[in-house]
Amino acid sequence: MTNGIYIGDAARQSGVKVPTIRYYEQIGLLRSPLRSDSNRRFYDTADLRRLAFIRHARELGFDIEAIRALLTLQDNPSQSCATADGIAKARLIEVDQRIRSLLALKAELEVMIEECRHGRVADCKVIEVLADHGECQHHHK
Amino acid sequence: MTNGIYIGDAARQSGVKVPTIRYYEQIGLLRSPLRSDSNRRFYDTADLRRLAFIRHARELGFDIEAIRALLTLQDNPSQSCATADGIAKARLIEVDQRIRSLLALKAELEVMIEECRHGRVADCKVIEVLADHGECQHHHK
DNA sequence: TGTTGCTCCTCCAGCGGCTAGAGAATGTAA
DNA sequence: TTACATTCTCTAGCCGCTGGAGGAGCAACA
Repeated sequence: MTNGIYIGDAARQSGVKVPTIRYYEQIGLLRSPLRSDSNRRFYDTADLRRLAFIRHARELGFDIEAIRALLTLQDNPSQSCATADGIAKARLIEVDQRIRSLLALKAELEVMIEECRHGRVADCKVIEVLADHGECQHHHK
Repeated sequence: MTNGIYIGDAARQSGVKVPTIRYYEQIGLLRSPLRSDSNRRFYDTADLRRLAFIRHARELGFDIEAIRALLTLQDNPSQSCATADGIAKARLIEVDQRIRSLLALKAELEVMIEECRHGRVADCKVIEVLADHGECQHHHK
């Protein structure tokens, strides 16, 4: 068909699962596509690009509302770019934060594993480390 | 009271919110505590340690089932430590993975922000980067 | 011309891990 | 006493999907 592809192919080509595509349509992130005579959705290349955009942004950790904002900007390209910039900067701060705490966690897990010498649980540091830490440090986010 | 503290204090001391404590009890992660005459929950220091354990493990990204497994080990200390060790090792792999992809993401965000010179959206790299990437690379997890 | 097997449709329920609210009963302080 | 805080139970909602039921349609082959 030259009018487009079915949802299954759109899913395969975009890397977004079929129910997720329908979900995005439902919440208004994706326009309602054309339908075949038998009511099947048809997607074109513009839809595929939009899906790829969404998927990538989700992978980068943008939440749906941020993506909605970015897509709105994309649909109205004469606006200022400051909003998009702001969204990206907010994400950068979050990401930095998460990297830092994951690195701390990694160090902690390595200690746990290193000290656990396959003895009995009574001697196992994995559990000890987890139990102790909560009492000595309180670095709530 | 020498029999323990109320849920509010338990929440303040453990860093776990009141409804979350009740939720943990509901899903069987925490035993049902003693109650006062007027039906209020009383927590003792053992409960506080367990809560701190759970909070810390959650911060480290362990899911509830992993924590349940760790707590079961803790309650039966004569078992082998291999299970706890396995759980920690699995987490370490995950964490490493996430650090790597967050670092990649950070780099990408920095490029996006760097190249966005507060012009119009038409020239804005924030959106372009997001749109393009999905088409060239497909490093699905 | 079946009939097998795949995709698609809609609708609705459920997941994890909380979080928030209603409405009622206690507890504590001035 | 009056006010306010805290607790209780119960229920519903949050996000971002994910899966299943039950049915329609379509393509290919015998």
